[in-house]
Amino acid sequence: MRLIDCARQAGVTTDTLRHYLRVGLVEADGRTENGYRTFSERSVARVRFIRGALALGFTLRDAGELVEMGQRGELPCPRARTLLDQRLAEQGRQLDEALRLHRRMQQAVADWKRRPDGVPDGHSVCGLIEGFAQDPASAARRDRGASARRRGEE
Amino acid sequence: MRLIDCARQAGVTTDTLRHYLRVGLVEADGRTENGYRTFSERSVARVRFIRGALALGFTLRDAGELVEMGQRGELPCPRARTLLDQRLAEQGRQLDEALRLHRRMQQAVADWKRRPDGVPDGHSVCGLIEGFAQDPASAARRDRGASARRRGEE
DNA sequence: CTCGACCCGGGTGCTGCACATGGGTCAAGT
DNA sequence: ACTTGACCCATGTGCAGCACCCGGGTCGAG
Repeated sequence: MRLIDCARQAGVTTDTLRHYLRVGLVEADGRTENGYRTFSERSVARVRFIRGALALGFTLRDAGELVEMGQRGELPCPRARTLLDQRLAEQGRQLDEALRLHRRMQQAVADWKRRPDGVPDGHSVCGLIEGFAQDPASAARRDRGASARRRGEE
Repeated sequence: MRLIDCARQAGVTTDTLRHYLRVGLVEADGRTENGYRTFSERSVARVRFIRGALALGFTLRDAGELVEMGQRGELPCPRARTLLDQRLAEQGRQLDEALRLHRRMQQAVADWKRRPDGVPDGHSVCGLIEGFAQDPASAARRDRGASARRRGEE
């Protein structure tokens, strides 16, 4: 089996498989006379394992660690459990931050609809961005203003 | 004002400010005799603008583009509006993917609680990861099982 | 005999910094 | 006067996970 066959069977690009070879996550079985790498089903399974691990939020480094444990005859599953807990916690934090960013961006879009373009006065770069301050106080002011407008005041 | 003063007033680390200098997003006013850069309030405002832009989901490249527009005398605000729309759409896609990943990870954690560690049989690396297949069919099977368990069956 | 699809290794780019290296500068304390 | 410690400078490297490019060799089919 050539590199491209292994990649196709595992559902990755040749670049990806080559990348895994480069960082030592996958090894070819050997080489043909002309120096081409040969792969077996084991390599395909290895790549599939890596992809499965990535899809569960593990890093390539994690996948490598688990693979190495297996090669040393140790049982990787307990380690996988604790790693998954860690990665889930980290990912939760990132997700939270992404969610907050999303809300800020939506708020800005809504806010900017009611705002004119700033005038280039030399002091500011873009009045819209600079006007959308990030401190809690001004966010609260913006919120009060928005709810007042929602109630039909202003 | 020295580099560190500018950084502190803008609320960033010296490394961050130096990074902005490196990529040309910020320029110092000049140098003292000993070669130290000097900064003014304008630099502080520039850094604050960049931070504000990042906090709204713009990239450093975006911030640079808007700054350049301002320097050329153009009005950056319209461009900022369209850019924000783009970034919001992209971020929405990423957020969605992060959400799906989060659910997969939670599902795996729950799933693994009912599963024993795999036995190292030489064919698989980590039975838990490999057993948690990513194809829709097996995900559906897992879902049916889970909802059956939630209904008190099994 | 040529064409196109594939192989090889190695380098670069992306994002937004953080950290390290190695050497100069300066004010305050002893 | 001297040391100490906190800062300055420029430059390079690392991170995650590839994607893309380069220059050259290899192979099967037409």
